Amino acid sequence: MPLDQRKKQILQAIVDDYVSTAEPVASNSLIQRHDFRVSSATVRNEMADLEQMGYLEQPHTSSGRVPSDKGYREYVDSLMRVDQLSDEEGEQIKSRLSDSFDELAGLLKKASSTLSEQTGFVSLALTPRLRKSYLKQLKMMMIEPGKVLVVVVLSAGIVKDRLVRIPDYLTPEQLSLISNSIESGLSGKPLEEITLVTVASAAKESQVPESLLNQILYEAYTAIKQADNLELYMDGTNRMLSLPEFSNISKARSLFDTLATDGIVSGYVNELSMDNERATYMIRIGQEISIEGLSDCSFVTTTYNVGDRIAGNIGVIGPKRMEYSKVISQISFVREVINNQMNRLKELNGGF
Amino acid sequence: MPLDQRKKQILQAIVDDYVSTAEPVASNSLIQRHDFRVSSATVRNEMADLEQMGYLEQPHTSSGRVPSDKGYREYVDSLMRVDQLSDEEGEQIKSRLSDSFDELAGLLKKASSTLSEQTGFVSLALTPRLRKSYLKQLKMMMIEPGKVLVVVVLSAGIVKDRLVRIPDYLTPEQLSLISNSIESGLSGKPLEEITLVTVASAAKESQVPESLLNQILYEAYTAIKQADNLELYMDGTNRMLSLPEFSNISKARSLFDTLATDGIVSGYVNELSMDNERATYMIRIGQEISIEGLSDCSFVTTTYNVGDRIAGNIGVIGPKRMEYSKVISQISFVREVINNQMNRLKELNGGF
DNA sequence: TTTAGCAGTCAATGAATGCGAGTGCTAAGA
DNA sequence: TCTTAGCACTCGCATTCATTGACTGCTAAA
Repeated sequence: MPLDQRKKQILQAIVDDYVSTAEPVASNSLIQRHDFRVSSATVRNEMADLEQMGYLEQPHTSSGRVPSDKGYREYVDSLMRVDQLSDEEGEQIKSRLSDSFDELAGLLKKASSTLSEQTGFVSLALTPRLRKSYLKQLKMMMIEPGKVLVVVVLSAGIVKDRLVRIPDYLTPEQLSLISNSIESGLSGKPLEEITLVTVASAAKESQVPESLLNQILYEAYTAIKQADNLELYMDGTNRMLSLPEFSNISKARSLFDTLATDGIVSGYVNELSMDNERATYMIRIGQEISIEGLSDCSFVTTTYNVGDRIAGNIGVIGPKRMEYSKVISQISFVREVINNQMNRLKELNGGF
Repeated sequence: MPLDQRKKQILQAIVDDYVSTAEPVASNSLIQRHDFRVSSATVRNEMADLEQMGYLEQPHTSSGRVPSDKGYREYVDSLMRVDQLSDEEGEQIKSRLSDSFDELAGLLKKASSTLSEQTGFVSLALTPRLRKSYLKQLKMMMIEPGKVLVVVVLSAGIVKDRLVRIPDYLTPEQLSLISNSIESGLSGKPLEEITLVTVASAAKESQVPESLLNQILYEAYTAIKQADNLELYMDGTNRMLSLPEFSNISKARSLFDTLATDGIVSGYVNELSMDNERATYMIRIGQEISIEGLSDCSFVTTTYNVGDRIAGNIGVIGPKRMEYSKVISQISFVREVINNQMNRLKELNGGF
């Protein structure tokens, strides 16, 4: 049974009120704040219906109602009004992100901290998935015998490096032979197609004796693969301690443990984004997030783009009780700024 | 007035008991747990004295006593028994730190996480102060026109790099001229003696026109200086949420905010260590740490060494109510392991 | 100097109470 | 059939109060 107009109105009003007060919403306060043309008794009846249908919950008899996950879902899907960011807020974000960043990492860190500051919640920024981007350069620079800096340059203008040890009888000449042949054999190949085998066959061209080669192949391969690691910048976790939702220490502890565990959040957001390639923003509410410790939270994430195939994510983790429309508009704004900066970086790098 | 023998015994017993129970210690429970040959009344008299002398505090009349900062200080300075780490615990630490680390950062991260796991408190590891170590190499590697990777190698075997932008009309040849002359002009110089001026005068030798030079000097200088940045690895902050001391959410928030603020903890520990060069370990208790948000905590830190002049710190931040002797022995043990690993790294790098 | 004994203090606990903010239900009115 | 006034009912919450018990400090005797 679909919700009729009035039920929708009431649900919307309840979510709005609950978001701003954090208190269960009563029928009386509802008709006072919003001018429904009906009495509180009517609203009560509707609320009872909504509860029965699963959109609302009642912490205890004789208390007001609170939206359920399903209620929030209905709200974000079809009830909420889209918020426009005020010029002032827009300017604030823009100016905080107006430095010209030379590096992706710097830009994303700043984007994340800005987002957290603006929303008051936990923010996150994920480096792009680079599987589709290709290897542009591979340099190996001998720091001293046995110690080599492997520098990987990707098409997206991303530079990563890694200090490794190799047998110390390898000469700089041999090293540069090897790295040159790997580079020329693999440059232009998407990262996802590069394997230990392809690296090995490219390296063979160098004519360096195989016994020496083997010692260094794996390091080269690892350095390339490592360039594809997702990195997560998270900010503002402490803010969650101020929310009534987490005034209970053990809830806070479990939230913090979850957020601090490597890979949980980044993995979730990454998957979410891969499963919803077409969506501009993704919202996941409470139990929809099947991660222990985050069941009282909501995710609002979006995708930024570098060129047309490479994409990363930014987003916010907050209490279910958040101003979704505002958060969405804040995130969208930050995304725009990032996209612009990315384009600038792209020009700078002469295309991806 | 110095403490007589019995007062010392009683103070020691009170600290021991309070550390293990987190409850104010009563005269009665004291004589039950320890076999003083006197009655509780006598102990009460002594406790009243100790309170008057500032070693104890009473949360309210008719409650037991709690050690004051001064009490803890007396305890750690002259009362506590030195604890020996059990073989098992020692082995555990050793095995967790037995991987051969190629990099300082990896070693320190692992040391920090081990320390936090063993103690149950917040751990920290600070990279070495490198002001006394000297520049060994400076390489500039052109990734593409306008984009350069500056690699700094220090005598301690530490490699840091930094991606910078330069004017894109600079040729690779000019670049290598510049970096070569900076390197040969400055290598062997302690970091603390390198300034923008010395970099500039070294670079002049390259014969590259000054208008080009200026564009890149600053980047080179910054890269060198940045190699000296203290980095802090902190672990286990969430554990603090389980302590009764921080069951109050706003105390937890203020602690977390302090710990998360860049530079506060690292700056404090660094200064502490510089001011106490001869000390093997340093303990700071409660108000002795003049940092807001840490006044309910204690620091226990020690210094590890790389060669004889270069040193960094590891340590623990926990509640004042901690088993100091145990924590000290845990930290000392970790320090030993680090020192050994450092020596291994030193061999590997052919001396510092 | 020590200690038994006792009076005094205070936090913590739990029962009793009233309050008030809510609801659900009913019956009358539109 | 929908709406609504009215009322009984529920329940959390704050307040009060008395009780308990874990302490102490003090006193006076050993």
